[in-house]
Amino acid sequence: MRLKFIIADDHPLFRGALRQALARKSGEADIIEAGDFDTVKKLVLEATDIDLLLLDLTMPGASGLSGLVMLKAIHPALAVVIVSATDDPATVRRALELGASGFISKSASIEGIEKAVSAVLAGDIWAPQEVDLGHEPDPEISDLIQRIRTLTPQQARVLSMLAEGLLNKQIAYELNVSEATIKAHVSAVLQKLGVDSRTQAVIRLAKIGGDGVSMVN
Amino acid sequence: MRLKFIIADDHPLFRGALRQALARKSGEADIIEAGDFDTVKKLVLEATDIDLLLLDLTMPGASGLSGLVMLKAIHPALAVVIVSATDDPATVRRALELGASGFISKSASIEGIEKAVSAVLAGDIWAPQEVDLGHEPDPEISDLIQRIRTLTPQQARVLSMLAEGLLNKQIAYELNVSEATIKAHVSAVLQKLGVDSRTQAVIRLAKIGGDGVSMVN
DNA sequence: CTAGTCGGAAAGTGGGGTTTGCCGCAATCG
DNA sequence: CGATTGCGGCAAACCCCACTTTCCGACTAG
Repeated sequence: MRLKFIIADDHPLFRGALRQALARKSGEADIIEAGDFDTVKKLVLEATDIDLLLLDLTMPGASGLSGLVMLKAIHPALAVVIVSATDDPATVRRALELGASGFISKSASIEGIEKAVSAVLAGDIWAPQEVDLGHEPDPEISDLIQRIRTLTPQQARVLSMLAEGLLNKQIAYELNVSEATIKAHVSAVLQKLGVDSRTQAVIRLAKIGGDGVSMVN
Repeated sequence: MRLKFIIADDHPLFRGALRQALARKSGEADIIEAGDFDTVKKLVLEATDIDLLLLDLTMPGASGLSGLVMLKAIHPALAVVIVSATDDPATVRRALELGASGFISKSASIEGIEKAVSAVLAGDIWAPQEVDLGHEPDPEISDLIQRIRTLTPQQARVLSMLAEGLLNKQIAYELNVSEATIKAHVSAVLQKLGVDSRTQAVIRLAKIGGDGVSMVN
């Protein structure tokens, strides 16, 4: 079966470069490109048979690492390789904790990218040389991540829309369910995150963005 | 009259260094130190006769540049000099747009700090050499900043508490007014920011943090 | 004096959030 | 295999909170 990739980056030129690297490595493959985060989210929501997602950290429409969190919550098995201009150890480390399967610096060579991709496709985790597994990161954030991990896919979707400031009614429309259902989901999400209101949920979520990009929209 | 300074930085050693620099420059002066953002906020709320606030950008309790926004909204005339480890032009530029009176890199020399402080006390704006006035920053953020500028001090206080996820009831208690009053203030804030709900207000506010620090709590 | 601005407040409407109960479905377990 | 468990969806009732609107008094500027 043909492999199926998504390349998510707002820079068309760079998308092209990644596409070439993937094509050279994998021969024929379905490669879908996305230039903003909303598109990525839609693709992940609809297609479940994606082999690999290359995700830029700084994209319009939103989302530093918290975008990764949402995607992994919605689709836990999805293999995601983060592509980022910055590759400071702390960011790399957090990305891996958040469930990324790999991390590629934008300054990496074609060969480096190929290596990373094949490693991840083989089920391994790939990261640049020195991953600082030493100092533990912010426990508050780790806690939040763990909590988000306990969300069901549907709940994760609801959370992501919550973080865009949507009303329950609007979320219900987007997901084609009743508002009552959304209320129930929101209630469950708030409980799992350990907060009292949607506003507080949004605030806590915004903390993850923490690498130079605010999370929402 | 004695000058009155606030030094806000979470690193005690560095506070000491700043204190020495100030003392050397200004002779006798009241110098208050604060190690977290909540303390700073309280000080600014209570004392109106502060000549200068030295504000670190990365402090516990919160707040990248959006902390600056809140403080300036609450107390528009307050002179604030940002102290930051990073001094990339974009951050400096945005800080000045946000109403900072100066910007000091943490790697600055004592003399550099003294120069900055006296310039600001004289009513000037002080910034490191090359402030990139060229490329315009994110118009969305500029718009938001302008909107926040239109808030009255009380409304700004309400907004800052909103951003902490407080209930109207809690805000009312903190400010010693009735909940009904807070409701009216929130309503005014939402209108001025051009959003429909407190949640959306929080989301938009979180965008300002954008330099590596998430804004709230 | 008048107009504008701000803080405070009451009353009313609607949305948010909880709880409980129900159903269907799929995976898992005994 | 049937029973159990967990998720998704729906609903209704309930309470509380959020938000709007309107009004008032105080202060300030022109």
